[in-house]
Amino acid sequence: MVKTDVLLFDPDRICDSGQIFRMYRTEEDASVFLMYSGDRRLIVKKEESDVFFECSDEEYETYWKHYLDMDRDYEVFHKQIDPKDRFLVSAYEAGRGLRILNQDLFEMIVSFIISQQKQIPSIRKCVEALCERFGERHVTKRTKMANQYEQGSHEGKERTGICTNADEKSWYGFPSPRSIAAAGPDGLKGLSLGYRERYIYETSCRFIEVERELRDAVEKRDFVTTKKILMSMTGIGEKVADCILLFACGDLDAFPVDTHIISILEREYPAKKNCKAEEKCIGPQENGKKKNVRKKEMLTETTGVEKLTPAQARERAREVFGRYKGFSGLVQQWIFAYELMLSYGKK
DNA sequence: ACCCAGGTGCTGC
DNA sequence: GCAGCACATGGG
Repeated sequence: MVKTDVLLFDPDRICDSGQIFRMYRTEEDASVFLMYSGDRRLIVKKEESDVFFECSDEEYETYWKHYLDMDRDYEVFHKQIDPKDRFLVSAYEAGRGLRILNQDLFEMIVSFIISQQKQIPSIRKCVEALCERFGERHVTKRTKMANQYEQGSHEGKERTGICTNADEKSWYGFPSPRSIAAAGPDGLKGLSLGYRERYIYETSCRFIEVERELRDAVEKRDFVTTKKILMSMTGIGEKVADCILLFACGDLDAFPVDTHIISILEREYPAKKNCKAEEKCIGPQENGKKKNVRKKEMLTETTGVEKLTPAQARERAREVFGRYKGFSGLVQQWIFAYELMLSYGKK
């Protein structure tokens, strides 16, 4: 049993942040969480301003401490936030206690391949189904905390954030690349993965081949090479690669740009007319690009709403958040999670 | 019926 | 380089 402060680690913020798809609130007690990584499982309990992790000191030191990113000082980051940026300040305040987890590499690769064109509850279901089919079954001996929260009937499982194939006594681990590869190209049918089936199968096979090379690059913190290898895998483009870099490789400067980030940029950080960046864009460009800029401006003038392509959004993100060097990925998570919270609140 | 979801691959300029 | 389209599946 290990204890920490909720200001430093808030399970609620992390559970709803969209970086982890296998973290669940228990049905009996909203302050007890189950989080899974690879074949491991951790029980987390929130009590007022304290948070408890149920594991041995040794397991904490050798695995969960780094996984939970507990050796990083998060206080230094918030002091650097531009106080004039009201959206970011609000996002940080709402996300206090959010941490960037150091998750399992292969689990992140597969999970974020699944994530494309899916909503988070649907991603969770797919990941669960995958674990249930290919993952190793684990049963633990009863622990004090497990006993306390164990009498989980399996009703109401459709509620988001509740696990359907695990309880406090047993769970499925995340599949190994070999188990997926061994099942063949058709082994993933019936899991609602759609066109991602092929991506996951091919990438599992390829992961086995390049694992050594990939882990070496991560180990050396050579994120350019890491990203190159990741993007050579089927189904991994720039956005998914950035998620893997951020959530599994320790690259705190990776800044995934997805639909939510794009709409935040369009709404909260619109380009001012005649600002320097825009002039730079129009001035020395060639004809082809000039056309694009004009097109965008037309849209802005007629609809009043600026639309950004992913490439333009990445550019804008650099302009706005490039100043947060060393932790721009954390900034991304603050605004991403805040945006999720806002849009959920509306529904 | 239509639109969108933590996008990517492929084609054609 | 960048636009346009197809790709499954589920939910508003």
